[in-house]
Amino acid sequence: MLHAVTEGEAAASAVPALDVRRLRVLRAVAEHGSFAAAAAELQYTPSAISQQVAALEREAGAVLVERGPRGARLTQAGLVLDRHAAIVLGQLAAARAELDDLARLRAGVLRLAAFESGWSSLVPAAVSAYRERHPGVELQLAEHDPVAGVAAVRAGATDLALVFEPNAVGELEGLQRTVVCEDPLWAVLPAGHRLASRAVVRLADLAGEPWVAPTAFCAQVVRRACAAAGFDPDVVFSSGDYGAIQGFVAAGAGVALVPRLALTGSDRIVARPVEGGRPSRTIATITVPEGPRPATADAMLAVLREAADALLG
Amino acid sequence: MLHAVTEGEAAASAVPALDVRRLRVLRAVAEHGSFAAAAAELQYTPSAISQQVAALEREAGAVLVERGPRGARLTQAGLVLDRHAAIVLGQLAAARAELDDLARLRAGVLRLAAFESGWSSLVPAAVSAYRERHPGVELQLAEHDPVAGVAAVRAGATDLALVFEPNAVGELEGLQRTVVCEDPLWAVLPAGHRLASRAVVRLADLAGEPWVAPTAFCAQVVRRACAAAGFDPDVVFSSGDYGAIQGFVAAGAGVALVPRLALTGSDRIVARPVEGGRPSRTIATITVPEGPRPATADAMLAVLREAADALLG
DNA sequence: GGTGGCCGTAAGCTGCGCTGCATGCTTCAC
DNA sequence: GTGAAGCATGCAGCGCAGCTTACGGCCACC
Repeated sequence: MLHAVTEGEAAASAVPALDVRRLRVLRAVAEHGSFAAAAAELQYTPSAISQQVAALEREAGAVLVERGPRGARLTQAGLVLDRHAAIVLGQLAAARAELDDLARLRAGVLRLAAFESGWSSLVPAAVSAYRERHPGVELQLAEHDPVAGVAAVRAGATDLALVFEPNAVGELEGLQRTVVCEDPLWAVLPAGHRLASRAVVRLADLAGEPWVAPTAFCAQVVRRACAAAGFDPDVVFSSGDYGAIQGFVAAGAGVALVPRLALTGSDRIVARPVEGGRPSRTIATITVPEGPRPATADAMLAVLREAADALLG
Repeated sequence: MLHAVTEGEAAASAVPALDVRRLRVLRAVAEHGSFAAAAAELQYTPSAISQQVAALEREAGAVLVERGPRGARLTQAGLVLDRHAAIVLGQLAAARAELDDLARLRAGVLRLAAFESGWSSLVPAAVSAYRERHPGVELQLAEHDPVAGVAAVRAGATDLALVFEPNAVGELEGLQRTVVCEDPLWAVLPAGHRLASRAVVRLADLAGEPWVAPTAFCAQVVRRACAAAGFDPDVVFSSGDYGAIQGFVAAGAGVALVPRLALTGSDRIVARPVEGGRPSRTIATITVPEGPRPATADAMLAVLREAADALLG
C-alpha cells in the first residue's frame, strides 16, 4: 500500500471502534459486580477480564468501571455503554434468530415466476400447498415466459422461474435447471369429432385436420410433435393462450394438441391421450446454484413436484 | 476447570457469534457490489475481503453473497444480515456519540448532595450557573449532612457531596476531598446590641453573653471557635437551622456565630466580622477519585468555587 | 497478624487475520 | 482466435491481539 494515510484512517486509529466482544465482557461485569465473577461466567481468567475492560476503556476514551476492594461497579459512562451494549447484543441475537427462521422456512420470501399455462392448475395447486406448509414465507408471484423468467433469475429479480421446454432459452451458464415433470400433450377434438369415441388417438390420424395451434413460445412444442409424427399441421387459427385454443376447438374450428396441465375440461370438447411417441413438454425450474439459492426455492421445487404428481396421477 | 462442558458452551461453540467487523465488510460489499471495491474502501486487499466474507458465512451458517464474474450480490440471507448490520453499526455509532456527549458535558447526570445551610445561597447560585453553562446535564439534588453525604458517595448514590468541616466524618479512604472555600464565621447580634455599632467584633467580648448555638454537626464549628477565643459559650437556646438561630437572635435571645454563607440579612439583626483567629468553617466536596468520577462533577466543583468567590468576594 | 479474595502487571505462547503472490474464470478488444 | 484486464480464491508467511500462568499490592475478615 503506497498511498498516504487518509483522514479516515487517521480518525479510525485515533478513535478505535468499540469491540462487541468487549461489550459482552462489560455486561458480565455489570451483572455480576466483579471481574472475578464475570470471568467465571465467560470461562476466562480474571486477568483476561481486566485486560479486556482496560482495552474497552481505551476504545471508549473513558473510565467505565470503578474498581474497589469489594468488586467492581460501572461508572456513568460505563452504564451508558452498557445500555447500548444491551441493544447491540440483542440486535445480533435477533439477526441470528432471523437467519435461523430463514433456514427453517419460518420466514423469508419466495419470488416465483411461471409461464402462463402454469397458472391454470400446477401453480395454484403448488402455491396452495406451499402456503399451508410454510405460512411464514411470503410469496411473490409473477407471470413470465421462459426467456423472461430465466432473465429474471439471472438478474436476481426472482428466485425461481418455472419454464417449459422446448423453448427459446439459450445458455443456462451459471444457473441450475431441475425437471419438475413431463407434461404429456393430449389431442383435443370437438365433442362430435369422428375420433372422439376412441380412448387413445394416433397423432398421424389428425394429419389432414384443420389445426388450432399455439403461437410464440408454445408453438415449438406442437410443431415438433407433429414433425415427429411425420406431418406439418394445417393451422387455421392460432393463439398464445391454451384456453382460447380450446375455445376454438369447441367452436369446431379444428383440432389441437394441448398439454394435459393446460386442459380446461369443457364438455364441448374431448381430450385424449396420444399414442406413439408420447409427445410432451418438459416443465422445469431455473434457479441460481445451490449455495446462493434461498431454502424457500428448494421447498417450492419439492411442492411443485408433488403437485405435478398429484395432477398427472 | 473440572466441570463438564455445559449446553450453553456447546451451543456457543457450535454457533459462533457474528463478528461485527465482518458485518462492516458485508455492508461494504453490499454497497459497492464487488469484493474488490469493498477492499478499496476498507483499505484491505480483495483476498482479505474474501476471507472475511467466507468466515462470516461460516458464522451465519448460510451463503450470504452470490459471487459472479461481474461482481458480488447479496443473497436473501445476506440482505437480512445486512439490514441487521445497519442497526448494529448505527447503535455502536450512537453509543460513541453519547460517550462523546458525556465527555463534553452535553449530556449526563450530576447527583449532588449538599448540607442544609448550603442551600441558603451557595448551592442555588452554583446550580443556576451550572444549568446555564451545561443545559444538557440533568441535575439531581438532595440534602444530606456531611456524614450521610460521604456515605452516599461511597455507596455510589451520589456523584458529589458538598460538606463542611469540622464534622464527624471519619476516614475518607478511597475518596477525594477538594476545598471549595473558607466560610468565615460572623458574629450575629440583635439590632440594638451594645456592640452593634462596631465594624468588627472581638469574639472574647461576647464571652459573657447568652448564646444561641447550632446543634448536631454544626455545633462543633461554633464550639471550636469559642474555645480558641478562650471561653465556653453560655448556650440558652439551640437549633439545627441557622435561619432559626438568627430568628432567636432577632428576638433578643442572645448572640450567635453564623457562617457568612448562611446569613439571612434581616434588619432586626446585625452581622459583623470577627477579628482575632478569623474563625471559619471549611466547605469542601467529596467525590470518588479522578478516574471513575464523571466529568459533570468536575464541572460542578469549578462552578461552586466561582459561586463562593462571588458570594464572599 | 495471618489468610483469602480482589484487581493489576509482566512474560510467554497460541492463533487469528492480514499481505503478497499465483491460479482459474469470464469478458472485452483487436 | 488470441491477448489483456478484472474478479474471486487458495496458500504460505508473518505480525499482533489476546489468552494463560505467575506474581504483586491492597483490603477485609477472622
